[in-house]
Amino acid sequence: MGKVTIDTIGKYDNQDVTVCGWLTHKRSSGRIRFLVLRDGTGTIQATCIKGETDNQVLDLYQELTQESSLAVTGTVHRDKRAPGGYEILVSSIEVLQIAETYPIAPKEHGVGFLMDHRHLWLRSSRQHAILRVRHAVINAARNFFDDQGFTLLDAPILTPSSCEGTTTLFEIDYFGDKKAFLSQSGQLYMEAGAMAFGKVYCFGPTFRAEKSKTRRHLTEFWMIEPEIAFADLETVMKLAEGLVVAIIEEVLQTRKEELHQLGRDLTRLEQVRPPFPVVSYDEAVQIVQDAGESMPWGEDFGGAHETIVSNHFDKPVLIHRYPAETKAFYMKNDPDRPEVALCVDMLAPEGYGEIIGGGQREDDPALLGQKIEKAELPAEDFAWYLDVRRYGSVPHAGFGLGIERTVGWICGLEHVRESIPFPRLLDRLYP
RNA sequence: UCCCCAGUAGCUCAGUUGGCAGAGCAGGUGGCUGUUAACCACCGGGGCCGCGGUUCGAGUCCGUGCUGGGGAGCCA
Repeated sequence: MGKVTIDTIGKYDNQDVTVCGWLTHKRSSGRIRFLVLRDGTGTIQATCIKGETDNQVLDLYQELTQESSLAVTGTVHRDKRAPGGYEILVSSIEVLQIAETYPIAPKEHGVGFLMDHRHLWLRSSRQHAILRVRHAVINAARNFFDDQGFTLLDAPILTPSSCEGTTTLFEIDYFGDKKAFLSQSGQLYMEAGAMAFGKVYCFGPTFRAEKSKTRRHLTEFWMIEPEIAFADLETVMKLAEGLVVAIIEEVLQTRKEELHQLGRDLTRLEQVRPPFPVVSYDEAVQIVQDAGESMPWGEDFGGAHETIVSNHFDKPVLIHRYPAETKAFYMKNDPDRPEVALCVDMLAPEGYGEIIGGGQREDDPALLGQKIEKAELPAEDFAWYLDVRRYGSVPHAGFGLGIERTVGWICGLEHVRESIPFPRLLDRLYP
């Protein structure tokens, strides 16, 4: 039998196999020695016994350091005493490299130290579990759209101007005479795409140069943004609910072990079934005020306010029709109540904040032109965006889901920085 | 940008009213007949983030700068 991965080890009971991996730690007692091996699919203990195992192997045990890379060959043996139920009785070890003293010891470390060693921290079981959940979240989201006839239409990352005109952007030099900006949303491009393909989505990184120092912010994060032609606010509210339900189902189905390892309370996630509560901005303000907070109508919710509203429900909550003043220029106003926009945010439970923001877009070219002017955006940069309304404009709507906040919520993380392999934060660009 | 907290060994921290710097983990050595972040014993290792003060004497007090963490605003 040749090379096998640890996740499949149960299929090879009493057979000889080779496992390639890294030494997470070792321990010994009298005549027995254990090597705990990790290969990315799991961990297993490799056992050496004095008098039974080759002396060369026993000598080698002494030299092996944490994270040394090895190919261990031996017989798979079912044993109740072994974590995971199986161990390998070692017959030979091929050392690829004896690792230098590994900085991350099997003990508690501070966040700053771990972030400086993010490239190594990824090897720990906790980070492994989180990033496996992240994969499942992304996979579920893509499948959700693919299965419903959406076309993947990725948006550019280098853009000529602000997409929304609100947040601070990263500016870069573009061949000397021009400036480019890192995209803060693919949405405007998806609107053009929806007029070409009907239903589209993009999935990519977005960038915000805001100097935010909170557990909910990254300067680089990933969004999945669907956009649909001939659609209204109600349509995308249903779509947003369906997406989140599909993500939770997929994670509960394929990543239970990881969630368990993270100590996540699964009952909180199992509650996430449709229908989600839907409240208007007006009702949400009432909830905040009933909780004793002073919040005038017309303002956006602060972090504390969001938590009050989300704690009011045990599922994600959809809040629609915010005051138009607080929202981006491209939002369509409610024809019945022009002071509010046809928009929706979804707040995750347990205080994890806004994971989705979207709504129906302004489809009238004249009104959109006025809004661009009012927002003091450079008209020439938005000429193409107006074109989308000049040639067969239709009602359309969409939203964006923030991957890291979603992963943070599902995993029950303290901070979104653990929900992305290499987080970019204010004052943190390394590694 | 503002507010709060911290900066002592490779790592996590302790350090009394200012009085020759300490523990655990990691590393090294030895022991232990199956361990579960094994355990036990011993060993090496820092002069306390930088600068400037107060003092006979400063990790300990004061000022300032830098770095990190948390939060606000803004947002996904």
